[in-house]
Amino acid sequence: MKQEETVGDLDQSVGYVLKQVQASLHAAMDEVLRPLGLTVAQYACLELLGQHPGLSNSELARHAFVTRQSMNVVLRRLQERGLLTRPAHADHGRALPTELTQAGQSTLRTASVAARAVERQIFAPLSQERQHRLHEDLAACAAAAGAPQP
Amino acid sequence: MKQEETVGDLDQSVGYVLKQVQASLHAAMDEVLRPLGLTVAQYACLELLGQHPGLSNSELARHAFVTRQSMNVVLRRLQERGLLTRPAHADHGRALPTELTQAGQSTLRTASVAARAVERQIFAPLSQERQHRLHEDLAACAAAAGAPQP
DNA sequence: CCTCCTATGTCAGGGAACTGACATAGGAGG
DNA sequence: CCTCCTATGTCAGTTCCCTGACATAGGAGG
Repeated sequence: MKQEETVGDLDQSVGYVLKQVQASLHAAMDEVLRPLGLTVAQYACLELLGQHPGLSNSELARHAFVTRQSMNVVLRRLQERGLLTRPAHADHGRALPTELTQAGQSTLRTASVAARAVERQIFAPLSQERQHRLHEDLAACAAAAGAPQP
Repeated sequence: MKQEETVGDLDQSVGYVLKQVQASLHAAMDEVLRPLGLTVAQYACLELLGQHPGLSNSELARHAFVTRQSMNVVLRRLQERGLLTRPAHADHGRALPTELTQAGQSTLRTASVAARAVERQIFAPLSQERQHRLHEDLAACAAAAGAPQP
């Protein structure tokens, strides 16, 4: 079973190594979040709410790159656990502004520490300067892919 | 509904923008592959077999970042469609070496052209030099994440 | 005022991935 | 030779996410 079999042509694809790093990151995040009783999607939801309180279900879904139906079940589970609150009905429109409870903020703090440690470790092979460049390059691609219509 | 709300702190996370680009790439790939009757996972399987004929189910699963159970159903569907062949039982060991049929190679060529066009477009905002740097940096992270045990 | 049009929340169903478990083939070590 | 140990293929069950559909709230335009 050769492991060092002169890395195939697929490793020459930027998209392939991108997927590879993303898979590693997701697996490592899942490993540290599972003991806390959180999935990666649930953590993403908490982190978004911690930094942008009052986001609605649909807005959270867009920022987490899932459908609003999927985010809906995430929100309901977190609400059952008392980590966040949603008004029963909106005052203006249909959007229900969501906010973290005290327990939610506490859980978020613990999870955020673990998650950021994982991220730091994944990108450790790169110097601070290279990490910054990587961030810039990825952000440029994301911005272009997000609005190619105009 | 402010869209330009001074981009939150999460956009400062490398892992977040990484996920963002990966989601965009996956969505764009799915869009061009679906008319060909292929999912992204099925295309990845064909591409791997095109570049490394004779890979087994487990080896394909590792290179595609899924479990062997998931890859198993992918292989079975592709085999039903006559795009690849697997011996009924292995001569040596239990690994079943898989290979593409003529139809499989033909389908792969069409899909590969579309997929590489998508990838080229996603990373178009970056110069050739920056794309090369991006590839190097991601590969370094992937290599470090793949073997952190020693 | 009335009519589209979009956005949002929600329900129902299906697909794709994962975890857990089992049996088997080959090699390593005593 | 016999005993672990690992790797592989496969079956069963569960969980997560997606697509499709519906009802509703607010705004745009005639």
